[in-house]
Amino acid sequence: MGIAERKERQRAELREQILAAARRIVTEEGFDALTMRKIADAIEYSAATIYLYFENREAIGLQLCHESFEHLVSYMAPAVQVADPLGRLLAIGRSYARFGIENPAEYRLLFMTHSSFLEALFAAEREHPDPDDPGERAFQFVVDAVRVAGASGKLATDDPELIAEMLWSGVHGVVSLAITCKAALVSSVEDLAETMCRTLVRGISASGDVTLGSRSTS
Amino acid sequence: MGIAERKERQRAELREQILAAARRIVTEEGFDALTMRKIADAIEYSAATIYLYFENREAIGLQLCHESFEHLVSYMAPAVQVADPLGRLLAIGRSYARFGIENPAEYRLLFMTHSSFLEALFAAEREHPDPDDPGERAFQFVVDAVRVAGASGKLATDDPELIAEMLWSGVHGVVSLAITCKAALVSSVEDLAETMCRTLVRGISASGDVTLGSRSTS
DNA sequence: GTCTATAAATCGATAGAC
DNA sequence: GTCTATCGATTTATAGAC
Repeated sequence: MGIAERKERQRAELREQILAAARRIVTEEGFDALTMRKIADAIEYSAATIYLYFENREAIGLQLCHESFEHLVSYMAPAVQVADPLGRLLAIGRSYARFGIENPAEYRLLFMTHSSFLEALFAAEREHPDPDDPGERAFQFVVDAVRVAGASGKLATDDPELIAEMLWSGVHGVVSLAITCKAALVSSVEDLAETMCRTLVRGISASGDVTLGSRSTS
Repeated sequence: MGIAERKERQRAELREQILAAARRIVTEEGFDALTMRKIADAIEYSAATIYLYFENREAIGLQLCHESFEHLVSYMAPAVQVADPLGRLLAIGRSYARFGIENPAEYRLLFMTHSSFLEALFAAEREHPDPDDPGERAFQFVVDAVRVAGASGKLATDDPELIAEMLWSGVHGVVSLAITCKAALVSSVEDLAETMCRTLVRGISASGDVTLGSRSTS
């Protein structure tokens, strides 16, 4: 069966080449600039060949989203090492912001693109719930951390989903505003993100005064 | 000179018709869907005629932005009637969110479109600073309210621009997330916006505990 | 001032030869 | 498995007739 295996391996390789080229284009020029022709030029195949590996342009975008969610999770995962519940929430917010700041093109693809992708991802998730799905893991990660904080009695209110989504919204606001209209901001994105994370955690904590770790605690 | 005046009037009227049609298309289908042909069909002129009134598609978009900033200011302006500094910040946040929720297409055009517009607006503002510019007024409005709160000694920290931009980012995050990926949110936009405004104001207030008006105080 | 007609450039996707 | 060739539909913007 050596021949069949080689063929399968070569097929997988070309598929990876297509994804790598697509990712580079999206990173450099944004998703709107991703065309089948550009991918074809990059991998030195004809555009028609790509359709033998992906159903269409959308399918390539979805695969890129999955990989970027993995990337995002890799940023946030270390935050579980922070024992203090509020400190962990702070660490999650900081790492999420850092992902967006350091990977603006990926961030834009995941959270700022016209509904289609996220909606497609959520629709797919509802059809076949998969706890291993990177996107699902990313969301659950934040909700779990809020639950832990709630159970420790350190939160002023008790609605994990609402608080998780508010925290997400706050950091998302900083990152997306910085991406969309950096020229409008006087403050640096880093200062803005840090201030946002600290203010939100302070705002949800049961005691008005919280001891927040140093900024480098990310 | 009656003839010249009638011509001028008719010219201004057609210009308004073009803008009205453009705004309707943007509102219903988004800015990406705005094409010269669609405008032409709507006003029952040929597409070529539009170029006699606007340099290009971008110029139409810029004019729509100016008008939408006016619209946004009209939402926020009543907040000055709230005497309490923190209450006023809360009212501004609520009214900003309400603008975004009630006018998603305008909001998307102003703050979620590919940098070009806001950057062009800010570039123009830097060239010819104009305190009457609607966009400038909207931003100054928030900064002023933060300054008032700071002067009253009710804020924990003292950096008006940073705090203003953080408040802006927070509410922007809620609105933009709701627009981009509503399917991802369990909570309602209204609850999310209200929680965000209250949490942020609580988080920046000098005393950890703040008396916040009822939700209907918008 | 307004039109028709069209240039010039894209794009996604497919049919069919090899 | 890959290619060439092309369809069919877009778009912005302009040239030139009326």
